Amino acid sequence: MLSQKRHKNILHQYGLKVTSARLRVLDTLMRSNIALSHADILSKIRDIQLDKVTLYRTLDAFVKSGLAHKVATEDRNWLYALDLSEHGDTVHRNHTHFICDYCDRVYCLPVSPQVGIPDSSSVEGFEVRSHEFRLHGTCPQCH
Amino acid sequence: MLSQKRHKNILHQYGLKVTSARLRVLDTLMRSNIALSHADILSKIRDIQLDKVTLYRTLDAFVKSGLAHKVATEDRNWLYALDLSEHGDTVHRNHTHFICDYCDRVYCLPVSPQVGIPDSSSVEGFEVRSHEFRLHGTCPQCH
DNA sequence: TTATCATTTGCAACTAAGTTGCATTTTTAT
DNA sequence: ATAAAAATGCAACTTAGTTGCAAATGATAA
Ligand SMILES: [Zn+2]
Ligand SMILES: [Zn+2]
Ligand SMILES: [Zn+2]
Ligand SMILES: [Zn+2]
Repeated sequence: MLSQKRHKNILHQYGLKVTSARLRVLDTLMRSNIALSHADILSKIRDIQLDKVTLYRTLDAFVKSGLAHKVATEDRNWLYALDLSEHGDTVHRNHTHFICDYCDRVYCLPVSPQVGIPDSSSVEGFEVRSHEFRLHGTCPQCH
Repeated sequence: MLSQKRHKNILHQYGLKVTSARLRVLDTLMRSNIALSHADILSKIRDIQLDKVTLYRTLDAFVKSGLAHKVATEDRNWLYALDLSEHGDTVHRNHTHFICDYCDRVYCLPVSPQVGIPDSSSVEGFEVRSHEFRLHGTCPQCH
């Protein structure tokens, strides 16, 4: 957990108080290139004490503040990923999730590749305001 | 529940034994233009006895046989919809869900409108085999 | 039709993820 | 340093979903 400064900055930016639990959870999410479940995160944080309730509330706070978003999976789990790209920018609200059918890993892809975004007029009677694309297949790890 | 014959036929077609519970659940799903939760269905079936476990198992059987599919919602519910279009054809595996942000209703749209389907080559290192598009906005009922 | 066998159903007990309330600790502002 | 506000940990609780099993029902063929 190098660069505490950057982590603290991010929490401040999103109006969140800086606590060791939050720094650790943020760090865990930043180190991952896939979306993580509550259980995933809990199992990765063993060096400091972290109650399951605190983690639930931390993740809620991250989502509520806009720092992270959650994805409900096929098997009714919640996975969490930061709304930050690798370079600190915000991921676009409309993005694509790649779900590996072998390992169940979920990747956030920052753009919706080679896909036109449907607008209101495209679906009779439905007013479209945002979208999420879910691609299924085999991820790089499972090839 | 007119046309029992057609319902029975469908169950047979999918290799499912015909029981009153299954006929009733099938009928309920056929009458709905939105995907329904376990709780939705249970509350709609009051005239015959139907245990919650039986409904769970019935829905599992429908999904396993290919008669229905389930959608995990944002709030970690499962919604069920038939894989049949209004005219008895099978809905394409790749389809679009419209999720109303006001009433939470989920609609299955048979096609992916004005949207190009991404193929394997479009996402570096990921092999895409199927997709689900989720559109968010306001449904016709909530306008 | 009736007998047989496999499947489905209902019930009760159980499981475990997630929530709530509250006393204690930590953070931030003055 | 002090005080107010917010976050944390713990225990108790809730509740959706599952499991095992005995009884009921459906499919098949004599
Ligand atoms: Zn994989
Ligand atoms: Zn994402
Ligand atoms: Zn609506
Ligand atoms: Zn659907």
